[in-house]
Amino acid sequence: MALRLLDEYGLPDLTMRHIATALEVQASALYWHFPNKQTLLAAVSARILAPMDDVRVEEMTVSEAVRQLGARLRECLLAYRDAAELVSSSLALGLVDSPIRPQLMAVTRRDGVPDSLSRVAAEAVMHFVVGYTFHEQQRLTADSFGLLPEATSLNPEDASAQPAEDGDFGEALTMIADGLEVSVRQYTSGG
Amino acid sequence: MALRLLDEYGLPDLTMRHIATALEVQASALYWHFPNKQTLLAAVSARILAPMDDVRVEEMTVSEAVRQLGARLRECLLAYRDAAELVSSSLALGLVDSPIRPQLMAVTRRDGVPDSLSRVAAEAVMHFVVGYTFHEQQRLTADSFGLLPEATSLNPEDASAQPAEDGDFGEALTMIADGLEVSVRQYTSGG
DNA sequence: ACCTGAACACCGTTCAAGT
DNA sequence: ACCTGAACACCGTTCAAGT
Repeated sequence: MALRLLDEYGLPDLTMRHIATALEVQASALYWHFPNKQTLLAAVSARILAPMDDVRVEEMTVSEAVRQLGARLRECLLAYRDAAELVSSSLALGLVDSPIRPQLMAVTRRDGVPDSLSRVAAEAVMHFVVGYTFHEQQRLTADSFGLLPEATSLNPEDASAQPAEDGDFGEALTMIADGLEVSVRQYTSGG
Repeated sequence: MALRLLDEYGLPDLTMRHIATALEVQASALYWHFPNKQTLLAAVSARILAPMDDVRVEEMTVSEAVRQLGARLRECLLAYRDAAELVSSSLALGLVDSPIRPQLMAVTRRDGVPDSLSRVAAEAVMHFVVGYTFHEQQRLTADSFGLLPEATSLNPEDASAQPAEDGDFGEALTMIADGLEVSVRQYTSGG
């Protein structure tokens, strides 16, 4: 229900009272199921990130895995209104697991990269994708409300085109992916 | 004043009413100076990021510039409580300028990298640093309140050691910096 | 086990009115 | 030009009490 309300009305209107009303219940009833609002939001974040588990990375190179996981993460976040902001805060609060770490680490570990390095690489990619998409999504919803000058629009030609066009994102992700591949090889071979 | 209150009481308690009270004024008085709270917070963010202008990047390589700008950005964010979260949201809302773009672009432009690529690289670095520091700072303040299990602590040995130890951060930043250097060269020479 | 009802201690913002 | 006072329409959370 919270996920539905998030997508329909946005994060600022995702209040305990609205969720409760939509469930035809008092707001206080929610506190039997969740200790507080942040925990409830973390559960919503986990739902948003669920499709991450479908990515199969076994046969991929590090660079490929970074691109696939990064692109899928962005898709998950763009699938619901304000999802990037919500997930960003759940991640920062440590109430939700890293959405790409286990899969990326499976690949790097297979290639003999030390775990500490892999963890750091996974964090770098995650922070970039979430931050980028947060910013992107903010512009998208601001656009749809006509709140920004045209110059900052994302799709100047056709504002209602496919929403998940990757333009700069794909380029940046590829840069990072290739960069990590190179760095990881340096660290593992060179020491 | 808002910056002082932020550092002392944290972002959740940085309310219009508290700011006004500290200024010995009514909350409504603030609305003569700022159209809303987000704009006021953006002004605070700009103050937090002011030291970014002191970084001199003219003679640096791309990799050096990324490391210097990234490290300085993290220092700015760690200088005040909850600053990373505050700046993250101001950036996402587009109410504050990118803290590293102009300087990093000066370097890449000098090296003949196309602007579109440079912009994307600057965004990648910015999102990584802000996201990483946001997460880090959250753990720091959670630590100081004893709210997390010990396993997630940052400084297991000495919780009140130097607060700005870069451990993983420096490693990750170097990886990204080297990676970008390589990628940027590929793009410019290879096409 | 699960929920209600009412309260507590707050919010951001607006706006007529003052000086 | 700058601020007050009062109000509007909300918040998250707690807790005794109900079934």
